[in-house]
Amino acid sequence: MAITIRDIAKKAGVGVATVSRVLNNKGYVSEEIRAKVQSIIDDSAYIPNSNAKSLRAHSGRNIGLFVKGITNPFFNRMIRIIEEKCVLRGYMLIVRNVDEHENELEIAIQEGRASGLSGVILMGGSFDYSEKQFVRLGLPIVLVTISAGADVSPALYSSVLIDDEKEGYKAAKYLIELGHRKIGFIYNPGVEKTTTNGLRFQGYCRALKESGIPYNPALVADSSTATLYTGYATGFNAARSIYSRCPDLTGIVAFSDVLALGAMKGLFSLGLRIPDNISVVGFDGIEAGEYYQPSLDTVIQPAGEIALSSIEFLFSMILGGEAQHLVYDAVLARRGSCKRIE
Amino acid sequence: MAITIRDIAKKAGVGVATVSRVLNNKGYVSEEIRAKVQSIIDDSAYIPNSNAKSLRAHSGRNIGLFVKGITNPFFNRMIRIIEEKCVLRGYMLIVRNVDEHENELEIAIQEGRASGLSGVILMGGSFDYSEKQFVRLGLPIVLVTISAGADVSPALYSSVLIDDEKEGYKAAKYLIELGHRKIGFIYNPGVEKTTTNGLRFQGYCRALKESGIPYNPALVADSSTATLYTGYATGFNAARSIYSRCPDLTGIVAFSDVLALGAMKGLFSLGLRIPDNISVVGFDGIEAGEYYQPSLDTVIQPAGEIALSSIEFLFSMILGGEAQHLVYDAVLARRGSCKRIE
DNA sequence: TTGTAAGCGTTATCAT
DNA sequence: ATGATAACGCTTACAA
Repeated sequence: MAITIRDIAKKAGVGVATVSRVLNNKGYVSEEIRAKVQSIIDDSAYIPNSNAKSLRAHSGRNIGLFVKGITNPFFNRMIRIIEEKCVLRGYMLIVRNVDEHENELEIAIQEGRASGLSGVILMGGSFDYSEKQFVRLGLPIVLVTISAGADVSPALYSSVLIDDEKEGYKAAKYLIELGHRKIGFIYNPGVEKTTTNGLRFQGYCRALKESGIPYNPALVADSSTATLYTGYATGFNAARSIYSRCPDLTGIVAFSDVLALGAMKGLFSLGLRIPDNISVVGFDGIEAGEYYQPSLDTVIQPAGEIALSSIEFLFSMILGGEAQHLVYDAVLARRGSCKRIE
Repeated sequence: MAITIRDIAKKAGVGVATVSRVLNNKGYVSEEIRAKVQSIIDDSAYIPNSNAKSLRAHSGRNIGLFVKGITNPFFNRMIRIIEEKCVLRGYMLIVRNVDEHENELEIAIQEGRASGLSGVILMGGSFDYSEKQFVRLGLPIVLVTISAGADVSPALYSSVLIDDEKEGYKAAKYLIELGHRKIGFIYNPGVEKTTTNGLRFQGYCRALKESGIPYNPALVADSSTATLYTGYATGFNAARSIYSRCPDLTGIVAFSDVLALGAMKGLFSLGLRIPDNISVVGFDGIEAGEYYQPSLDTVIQPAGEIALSSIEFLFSMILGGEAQHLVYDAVLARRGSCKRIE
């Protein structure tokens, strides 16, 4: 059995309340006794039981992070930052992966209540949560890289994200301005409407339209190439499949850097050169893209800022603050995977 | 205030013990009462307070995973698997990143005691833990990709890893057999002795020695290129620095795939071609290496198996089983980043 | 088969 | 300034 506050009290010849006061620097304790108790605490390797604390305080110090696709390197950097901030504030971060077909908010509701989380962060996923769900959750929550539907009161949740439609437009526009007309798009079809995925695709469509380029479905990844996990392999297969349909395409926009890198490898496997034969632009700004050969042109999301704002918003809500919403701008980095054509 | 077991008992007109029995399917409860209580539980949206449970049980259903370098993509796949298995068994996985200069076991001891973990997994880190520390931890623990010193009783911890010295040897030997003699080594110097890092380096040295190749420190990454986090940039800088010292080198062994990819980019930046001018072999087997151009030759660790064995060993210990130890074999994959030379 | 009551380790209230 | 003591919500002897 671990050593308790009562053991300390006994050793010090004082009451438990006094020890508690020393521990928490609360209330009156004579300097003499404080020193004595403290020294006993120190060399007793006493560690307060956080369960008892939480029981007493009616709240734990756990934060649940529900990630749709935890292996996504873009999420990873953010998770690391969030975790660090949690530790700094004495909270534990419980990270939980959510499978593609699972509803992240439902899972958060279940686990949140069961394990006494004091706050929830949802990273990735869809945009279609209902107001009822937030009420049912009854916990401070921050949506990261996503948002809730327009019909949900913004007071019920905080959110930090980029404008996916706008940035998708930016990526496609970039290629168009470089003179490209036959531009492919690789993403995860099937979950079009209410995801980051679908919004960026809409941006791509708008850019085409605006430039008078007709939409050609053969240039877009079809569901036959889509798997549940949109990893390198998805990009690889999608690029090969699009190229086989449209060998005259000159550029590809990918929904994520991982997809873009997979696509580049797919193009290489076909004997093509980048950017000489085909230009590729990605999304996110992961390190692997920077170190690829050629370095990947990409729409960089400010991952660090997004992560910091998210955890800040959450703590603010935990302390009783209002919900907050923030939309960051993404930046297009030109590094070598795209080329101007005539 | 949330609804408690006492509220349920009152509503059902029974004692709290009966409700508890229904909740946990333990002890005798008449079918009649069970049904009644259950229905009340159901439409009361009652959720047991996990803190009270844990306090009572002297340990929660939490497992602590302490990762030295959580952004390492190789670790990531394993974390995902471990997390999934935890959820399946009704445990929560608390993932905690450990900074380079922190002692992972010490942190585990602190947090473990404080928050009533029921088991601990250490991923990455060093090999020099003392028997005292394990005793102090007093919790089931599994070391993943690492081990404890030879002076620590194997009964105190489980471990799952590969033979790093042997596999380091394998990587270097591979290049030697391809005819290379001037072979660089990129790793994280400074933490040589008791880490995965150092062991692979020893394997490299043994391979050289065995083939009568003199050890040349100019071919090895020096500490000036090392940063705390051994990411892409470290590999990038190390490769450039080694090349500037020894432009006649023909091969490089990197301690990890991330380092290897960074190194390749560094070589590309110098106008070199891979594998035509220089061969590169990595370590781990991450996806990014497979999709790099050229695909990275690497010593693949069986990440899935390692993860599964780890969590299995931990649960076995939690249930009172003995400590177990397992050393997996790694496999060298030849994919295109190495070339035979005369 | 069921209910009462004693803890689990804290903190906070109240006397002293 | 300090020390009993009563919660917090749960499980589990033990009694009925």
